[in-house]
Amino acid sequence: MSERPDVATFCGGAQVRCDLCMVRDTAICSVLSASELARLTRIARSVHATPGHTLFHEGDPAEDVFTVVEGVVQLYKLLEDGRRQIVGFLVAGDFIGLAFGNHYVYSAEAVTATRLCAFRRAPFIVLLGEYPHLEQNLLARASTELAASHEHMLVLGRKSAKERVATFLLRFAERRGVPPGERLDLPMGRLEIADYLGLTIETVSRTFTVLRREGLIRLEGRSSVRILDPSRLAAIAGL
Amino acid sequence: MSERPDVATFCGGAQVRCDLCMVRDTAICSVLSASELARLTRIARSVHATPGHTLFHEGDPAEDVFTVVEGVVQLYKLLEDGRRQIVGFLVAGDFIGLAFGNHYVYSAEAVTATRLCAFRRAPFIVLLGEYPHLEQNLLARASTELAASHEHMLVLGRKSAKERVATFLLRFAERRGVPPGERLDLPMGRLEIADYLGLTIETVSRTFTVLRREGLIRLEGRSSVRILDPSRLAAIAGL
DNA sequence: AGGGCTCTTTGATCCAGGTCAATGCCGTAC
DNA sequence: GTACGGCATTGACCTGGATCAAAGAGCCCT
Repeated sequence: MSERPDVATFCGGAQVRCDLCMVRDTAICSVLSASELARLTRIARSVHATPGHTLFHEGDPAEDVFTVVEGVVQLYKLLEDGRRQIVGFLVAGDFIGLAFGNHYVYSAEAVTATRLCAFRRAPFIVLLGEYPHLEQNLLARASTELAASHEHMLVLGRKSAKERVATFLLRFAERRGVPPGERLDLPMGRLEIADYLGLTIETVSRTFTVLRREGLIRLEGRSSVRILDPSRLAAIAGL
Repeated sequence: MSERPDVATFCGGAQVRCDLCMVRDTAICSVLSASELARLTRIARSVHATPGHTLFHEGDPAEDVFTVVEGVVQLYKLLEDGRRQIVGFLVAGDFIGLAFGNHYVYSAEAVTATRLCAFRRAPFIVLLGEYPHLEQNLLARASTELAASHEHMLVLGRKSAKERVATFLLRFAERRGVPPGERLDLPMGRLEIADYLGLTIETVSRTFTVLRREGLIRLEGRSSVRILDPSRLAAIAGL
């Protein structure tokens, strides 16, 4: 199954430059002092990945945890026959490593060109024991993610295609901080949206068309949308 | 919407007797010393709930967090029109309160006669700050739950009815510690199973019948099953 | 032990979304 | 520009599970 992939490009070793980092104030590092950060830096390395490249596979020993610095990453699970469920899209500032123990419980793949901070998991856990505020931050993140997972279960278990797509657009816009009416970039393709929403690519496409015809959204190129009527869209989404 | 329900019976106040407690070694209390436990006890009270009684509603201010001491509790989310997604069944030793902040993000209802330990949330959080090992335990629980949520997303997004029911039976047996071939009690009704699996009651019932006809399970009364062929069932489940 | 109520099973039909199959269009490379 | 390749859209048809509608158990209560 898993021929070890072109597992991304590793960029330098220790030299992670945090002072200039875009996510210094949003990622887990935001709760660390300069000296604490220095220790974290010692177990960190910078990783680059190009679109489509796999960071790790479900089932592999979990050697690293990550912070997404730039770009979008998708986490997914596969069934034997290739059916795929994307369990989440991660953006800058997000942490990868809340759900797993010694083995990855999902695979991770770069959607766009991506920069990450990789931390060796074993020493990271040691650090966690020494910095309760870091642990606290992770717990808060886990809590938020858990709530998001529950919401997504409602989407997958009980919502119609139209409701799903509407929910996705609103939530993704929110997450990217794009206000209604502004151009929202969808870095993932229709197939990824489909595999996130438990639909097929055709149904996603048809549903976009329906929402467009109803004047709820405008499609701009194939990877941008503008939400024209957020409140009506929210009503459809069931939010 | 939410007329405050017959919110369970409150049994005594402070007098929580931990020394005899069935979950002293499995619940969050398992990581606390006797003196630490004494402090926890001071913000705890024992709560009883009979089948169908609501512990709290989604959206309500989250005043308490809980440990399930005995019985089964279901957590669920509703859409306006009544569609329901059950996001989890909790059993003895489980903690309720990982996913929410100041407001409950789901409703909780007793499936069977249930005993819980309720902790006032505000002082519980203070305690959390003082006991990093307690926080660590919560993080571990959150991690496990998050992984379980992801697995359930795969079920809801990508599995067929037969695969869903097979997965449910195996996972629930596992969780209750019932070995294959032993009688497995299903305390929830078909409707609850349906709302957990994103199906209808009829489809769940039909699927049970199919699995029975194929010799994979035996139904004993309406709320017990015996898994006759766990490996074939696992193959169907996609596990 | 019988009566009644609720939950479950089974049957018949329907439809949202999947599948299969072209066609169309955007974005890139030359 | 324009030609090409991959993604997205659209169309026609199919099907798994939903919906609607009876029967058939368990199980509690008297």
